[in-house]
Amino acid sequence: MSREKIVSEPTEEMKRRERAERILDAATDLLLRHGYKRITIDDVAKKAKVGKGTIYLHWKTREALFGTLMLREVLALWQELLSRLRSDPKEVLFHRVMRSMMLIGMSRPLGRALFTRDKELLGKLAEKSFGVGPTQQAFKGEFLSLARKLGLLRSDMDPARQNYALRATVNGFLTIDQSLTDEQQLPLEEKAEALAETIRRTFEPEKPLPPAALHEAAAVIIKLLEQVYSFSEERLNEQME
Amino acid sequence: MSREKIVSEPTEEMKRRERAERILDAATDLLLRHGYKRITIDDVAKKAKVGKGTIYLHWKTREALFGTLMLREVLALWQELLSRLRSDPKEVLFHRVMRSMMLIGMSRPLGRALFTRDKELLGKLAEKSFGVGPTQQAFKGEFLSLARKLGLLRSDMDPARQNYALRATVNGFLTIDQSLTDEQQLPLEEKAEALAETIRRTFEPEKPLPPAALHEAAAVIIKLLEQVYSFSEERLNEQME
DNA sequence: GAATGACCAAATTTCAAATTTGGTCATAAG
DNA sequence: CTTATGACCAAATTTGAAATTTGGTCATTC
Repeated sequence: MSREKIVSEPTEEMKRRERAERILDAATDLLLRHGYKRITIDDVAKKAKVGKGTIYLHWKTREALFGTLMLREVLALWQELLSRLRSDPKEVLFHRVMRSMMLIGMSRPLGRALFTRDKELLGKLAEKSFGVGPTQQAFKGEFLSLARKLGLLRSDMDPARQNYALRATVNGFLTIDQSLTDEQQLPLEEKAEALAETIRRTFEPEKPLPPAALHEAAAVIIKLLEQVYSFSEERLNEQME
Repeated sequence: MSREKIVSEPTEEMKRRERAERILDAATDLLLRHGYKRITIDDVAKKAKVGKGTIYLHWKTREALFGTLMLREVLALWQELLSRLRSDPKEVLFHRVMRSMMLIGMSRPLGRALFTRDKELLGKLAEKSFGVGPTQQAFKGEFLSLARKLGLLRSDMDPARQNYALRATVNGFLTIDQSLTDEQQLPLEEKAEALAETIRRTFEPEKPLPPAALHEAAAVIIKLLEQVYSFSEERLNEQME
């Protein structure tokens, strides 16, 4: 077998993966257009130009297909966040991370649906969690305690309360839009800045982090996020066989 | 007509008002038990021990009855808040007001339904606003700018952003519960403290208000709230004829 | 004159028939 | 042989017409 052949001809495995992506793309498009409830497997098959049975060669159930689709979106969010973190260590400051997360998620249709728990679009998918599953909870706890040790979060606040207040605050900024009139709306960038300001004032230490500590924190957090990313990526690959 | 008689025998007007209250009590009880959708006017009439037609001597429609019921609850919240403000000028500090509001509202079944926008219980009532109507918006704007002048809110923040962030934050603390597992929940007092801390750090001036300014602020705010209260009370009285 | 409940049009619920859909597998394609 | 397909089926969902319930009225009663 010549080298040219290997390069020019995709392997079976690659073709299979490509087809799975095509099916996911079709499903995503239909999801954003019509909402979870209205989509049928036949619609997806037709749009992806495969037979209906082919979809079941990749996923056991309809739910599994949409689960993979959501996980893929979550992975894309993590990746974009990581990219921003790598480009500038200052981005590891807690208020910057939250600002980035809001900007990234809310500027992607599927991300926005996830963040706002859009029941119209996601149906019962809105309830489920598409992070790294049971690991997610443990990870969040670990992440907060780590952030305190690194000086990214203030340590003079009860951890349980800090965790609660943090979730409540972020939840508030992500879901407030629906109860605002049009003239009360702000551009996304403004909203993200408002969230960042709230997070910084409430949850970060009063004194700015010294540059050395900042770089250290960035390195540690990036490493941690990379682990989470790899772990999630493996799960995605499993789900797409 | 002797003075005794006037004291001992309720006037027609008083009896009428009492009956309206009885109907509202019955409706409230049924609302909390079964939710808006399931309640019929017949249920309310039966529970209040009046004929169905009698209810329509007080309200034009079913919706008007429930509107009055909600307005009555809102008034009770304002009254309790005012009582706390009068008892201690320190309660006028912004984080204290928000803390009181959360404690008051969330410890009353109907208040909690309102605050959490409980669609199960309130049905389409959840969408509507039961403040003082069109005045409400104007009042909120006036209130924020007044709070800044009085030193209750920091002035080094864009008003539109401050308003947005404030609404988002409060919204977050009022609606987060449903997306928390049982072990992530905190006692109500803890939640209110967490909200207070977030509000204080983000929205209040760094330096504590001098006592003189505090007393001045309390006086002004109490006066304003009393006006809002009277205005709402008049509307309530109109609605109950 | 005030209160009521029988009454009615309109809205909601029921429920069985008709249709659609998720998932399978015998068959076709390669 | 392996891989892909769409006809097929049980189960779920939708439809729609009949039956029931409900918001609101008003002639009658007290």
